[in-house]
Amino acid sequence: MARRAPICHNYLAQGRNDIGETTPIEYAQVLAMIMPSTFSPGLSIRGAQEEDPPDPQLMRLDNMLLAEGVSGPEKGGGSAAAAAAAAAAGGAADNSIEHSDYRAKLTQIRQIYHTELEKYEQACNEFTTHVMNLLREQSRTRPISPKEIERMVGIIHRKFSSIQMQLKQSTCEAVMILRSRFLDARRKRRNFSKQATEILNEYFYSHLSNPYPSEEAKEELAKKCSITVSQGVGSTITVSQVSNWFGNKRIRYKKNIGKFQEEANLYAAKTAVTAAHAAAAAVQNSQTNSPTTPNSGFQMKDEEFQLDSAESKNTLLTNMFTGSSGSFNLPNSGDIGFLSMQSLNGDSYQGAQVGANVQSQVDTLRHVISQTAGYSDALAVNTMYSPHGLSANGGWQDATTPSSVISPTEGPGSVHSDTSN
DNA sequence: TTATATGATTCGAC
DNA sequence: GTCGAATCATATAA
Repeated sequence: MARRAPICHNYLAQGRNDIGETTPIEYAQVLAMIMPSTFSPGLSIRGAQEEDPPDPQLMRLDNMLLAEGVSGPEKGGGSAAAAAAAAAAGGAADNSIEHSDYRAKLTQIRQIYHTELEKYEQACNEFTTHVMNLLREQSRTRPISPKEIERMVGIIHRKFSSIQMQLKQSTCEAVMILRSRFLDARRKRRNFSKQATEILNEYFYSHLSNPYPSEEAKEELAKKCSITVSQGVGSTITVSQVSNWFGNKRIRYKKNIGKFQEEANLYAAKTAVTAAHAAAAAVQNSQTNSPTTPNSGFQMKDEEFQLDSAESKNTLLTNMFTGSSGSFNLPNSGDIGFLSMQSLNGDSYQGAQVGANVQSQVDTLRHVISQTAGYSDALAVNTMYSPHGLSANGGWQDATTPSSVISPTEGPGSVHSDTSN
């Protein structure tokens, strides 16, 4: 930077009556030192920063305030930062009420910060002017060097910048507190509604052999859940929440299969009832509409139900007739699929773990299924797929699953599982 | 108040 | 990027 022209060592003394008149450049230089932020930078005057390297702490605070949208340009900074902060905190379009509240509070902080900052700057300018006036008064009685002026101005600046630092510090703290209160997801954890949990559980247990929903499936589930939830609580479930839910579910299920046995049975029974209704409808439909239609496909369809793969049927039947949770290899269960087939072909069932209600539902389903012509074909195919699920090392294996497996609860246009895992 | 359930986050592996 | 695993923090049941 070009060095400024040397200042007459007692220019105040020379320009006693009017500083601006006699030495305008020098006065401008002093003003620039006093108010670097407000004075025109076009003069290339040495500023306070050149003398004092920027304080790293101050820089951190400035950066943070800028990132949080407290300082910096006015144009939507606050709300943009709020949105960014919300996204960073893992939130999304849900709990928008809380986010708008957050934005409002952040705007308040921003306003207070700028008001205080202006006050400080004004006070700093006023005080500096006051000191300058005092120096001018003194210059009548003794020569005052520019160095002395600089020193005085420096002292004033340091004082005020430390106050400013405190202001920035407390503003940052306020933002942090606000952030943690409003945007920290852990703080505002809410249990999903019963309906949402049921939807997720239904999907999980009907895809027990491969409980890894694809992105589309997650979206679909999120949509389904949000529809249900919005009728009650008023919040939605996001795709990432669905992912979290499945992640937690998988790990907790695997950790304690026994604990989830009852739940698995419950949802298996639920699926069975749906299947029974669908099958009944299909049978009725085939009898009334097209009695000659072959049933080789073993399809039981309604609006949201379809059984069109051996694997799906295997899972369903295994669930029902053994009381097992899907197609997991449970301890001492042996070849569940084979046993269940044996049971099914005979008159007795081995679903001892399944409660009386489930048993009656099983009976219903058995009755309905027995009316379906393609049933024996389905059983024949069934033996081709050994039940798979949790492998010996604890992972979900994907041995013989056809890539196009559709779950029992799936229909055309419904949620498809991700078999890529 | 305590125990348990549950949604979210973090971290390392892939 | 997703995943499992561990963990945290809160909600809820006992």
